[in-house]
Amino acid sequence: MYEKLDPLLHSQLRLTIMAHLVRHQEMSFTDVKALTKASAGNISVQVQKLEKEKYIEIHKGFKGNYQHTTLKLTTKGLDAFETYVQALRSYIDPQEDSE
Amino acid sequence: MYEKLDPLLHSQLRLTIMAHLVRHQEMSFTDVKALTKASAGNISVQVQKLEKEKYIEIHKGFKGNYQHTTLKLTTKGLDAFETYVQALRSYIDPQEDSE
DNA sequence: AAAATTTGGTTTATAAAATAAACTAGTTTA
DNA sequence: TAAACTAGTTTATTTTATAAACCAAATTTT
Repeated sequence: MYEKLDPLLHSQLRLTIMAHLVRHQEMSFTDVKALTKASAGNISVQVQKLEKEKYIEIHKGFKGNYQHTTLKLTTKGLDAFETYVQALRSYIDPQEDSE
Repeated sequence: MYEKLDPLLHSQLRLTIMAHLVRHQEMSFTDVKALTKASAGNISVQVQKLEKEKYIEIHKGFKGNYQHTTLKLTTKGLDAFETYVQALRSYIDPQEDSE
């Protein structure tokens, strides 16, 4: 009961990024900005945290002449997300309180 | 999509307290300590935050000779919890991505 | 073609939050 | 009666989130 919540995922902005990646495989830095309305600085910091733990990969490339950064979910990231979701259910799903 | 998460509930310790109150109506400060293993100081601060927003009521009384503090969920707290759960589902429930 | 603006970010500073250490107040036990 | 324990609160510290300031290159304006 009340399983521990991965602190890396238990954050509004990082969770939004991860949830979106789980559904869409991939998204750009610019997509995150448009989706979340967060500041670029904040996004930069948060995706670096996700990358440091290898929850995502950050690919820096170009789209036309402009730089274009793409985020991709890793297997580890997907696993962590699923574990997090299961943990969350221990808080929010109605239970029969067996114990 | 990706509804805002109430910051007062999006915290491991406060969420544990609230989830437990939703299921059990009432719990003591001591119960929270036993359940969460958090420090008394941390618990004290967090329940005061919940009380300030009227998500819970804090009743100070005695159990025998010892002081005994009891926490009770308010209607506002229950509403907030349910709203939070709905918001969370926008992140974690599989979607058909209509849009 | 130089200056201003825009795109696409990072780094650094600040604000807010979580957490624990130190403290208060009373009780029980030795 | 002094040490240890119950039950917390207040204050200080650490961590985290966020934004402001900055950097670099591309584009537009004059």
